[in-house]
Amino acid sequence: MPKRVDHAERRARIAEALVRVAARRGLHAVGMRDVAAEAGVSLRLVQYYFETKEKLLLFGLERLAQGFGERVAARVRAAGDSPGPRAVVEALLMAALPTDEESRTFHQLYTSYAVLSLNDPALAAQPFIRNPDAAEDAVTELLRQAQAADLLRPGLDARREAVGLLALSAGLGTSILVGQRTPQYATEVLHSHLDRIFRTHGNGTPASGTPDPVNPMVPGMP
Amino acid sequence: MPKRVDHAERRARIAEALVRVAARRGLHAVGMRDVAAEAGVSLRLVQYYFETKEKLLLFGLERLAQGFGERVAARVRAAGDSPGPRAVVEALLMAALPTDEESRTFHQLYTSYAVLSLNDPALAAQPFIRNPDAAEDAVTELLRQAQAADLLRPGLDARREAVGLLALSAGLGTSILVGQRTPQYATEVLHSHLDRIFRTHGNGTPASGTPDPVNPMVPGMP
DNA sequence: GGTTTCGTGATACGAACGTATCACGATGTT
DNA sequence: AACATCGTGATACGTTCGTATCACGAAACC
Repeated sequence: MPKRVDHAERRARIAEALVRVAARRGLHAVGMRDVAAEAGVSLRLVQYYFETKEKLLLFGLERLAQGFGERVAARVRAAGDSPGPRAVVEALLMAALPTDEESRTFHQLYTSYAVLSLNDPALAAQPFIRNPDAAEDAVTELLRQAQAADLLRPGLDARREAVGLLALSAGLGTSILVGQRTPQYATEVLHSHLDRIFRTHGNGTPASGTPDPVNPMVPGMP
Repeated sequence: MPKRVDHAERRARIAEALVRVAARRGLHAVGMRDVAAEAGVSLRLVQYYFETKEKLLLFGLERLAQGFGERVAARVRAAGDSPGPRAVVEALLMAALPTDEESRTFHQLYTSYAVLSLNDPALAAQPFIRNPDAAEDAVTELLRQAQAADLLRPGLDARREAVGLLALSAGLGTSILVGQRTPQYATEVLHSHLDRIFRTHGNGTPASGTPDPVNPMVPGMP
């Protein structure tokens, strides 16, 4: 029965189970046994492929971040063959909003990890830091390109605008997550902010004041 | 020894201990025994005044939110006798940034509670929802007043701008918390956004491009 | 073909947690 | 003065958790 087995694939399978159960019951509530059951393997196996719980969690975080990066890249790619800077920035920021179940899970778990990292040196040392900085640099660079092409309102500080955009996107993402905002309304807010940064070519966002019905996607929230 | 004792005062004392130990080790890591030790009482007493851990946590959350509300109110009051809408909005948003140890603790724990509430119906039912909505309404109303006094750039949707401001502030707060941003830089970003909403009377925020050295306030973060 | 290594299950262990129980002294009431 | 109630300590209970141990069958290697 015990053939030679692909370790990387096993680890991936188990990490996926971790993410699923964490999304369902909260990261704080997942135990080794839960992950094992979700993955359909024995507790021993989880111990075997990840010696300790901490290593499992770190691997899960890596996977999560990697999946997110891929999703962002796909969205940017879908923005067209040679999209303008605004289209790319927009795709990037929109990909950061928890609009579907997958990105919802990402947001929830990423926030959980971030909170844990505040009191856990091992997590704080993780590339939690690098990724946001990379996003900031990318958006800054895009805004600089837009500036060079005279696509921006004059007098803007590219880096400051990039930081603002990312913070806005993160804040909107959180508010969607907790059911305070609908993805649609958050998108409107984001677009209207972009309209204030980029020169308008007459195609401003429709000013329709869509009301903000409570998010129907979040289960327990009125 | 056992005189008649003020229950409310005891509960407050214990809740403060909860907040302290939660800030130090993370909300997920606090146990009844930790709270008891921090408060300098026996485990039994914590059980006595709060029958269950859940009730203790809920009470701690209430206290936290209340303290935050008071701090915001104090900041707004400190904005002057009859401040303009912008000053009030600014005080409100600035109070929401984790600039000192106390507001840092608030942000950290509030975020922890928010994450927990995603998978815990008892927490989700808590006034987590009311408070942000109240803030949104307040800022919206202030912006409307500003509009009426012709203090805003024309063509803005007050509610949409309010939502954007609050999301921006929340996002900046989180980035300060994780050590990605300094309070100073976050403040700059916030001001520069306000400058784009309010009519400028010539006293725009100084355009000094202060660099963004890594946050020295966060211990474990480079 | 014998031996070593790998993959896997069953089970045990010690710690920590939330909660419950028992006892008892002090206080307030009548 | 007798009694009921309140505040408090010590300690126990049952669960759950992460981790460790033991055993064993199948493959890989020489």
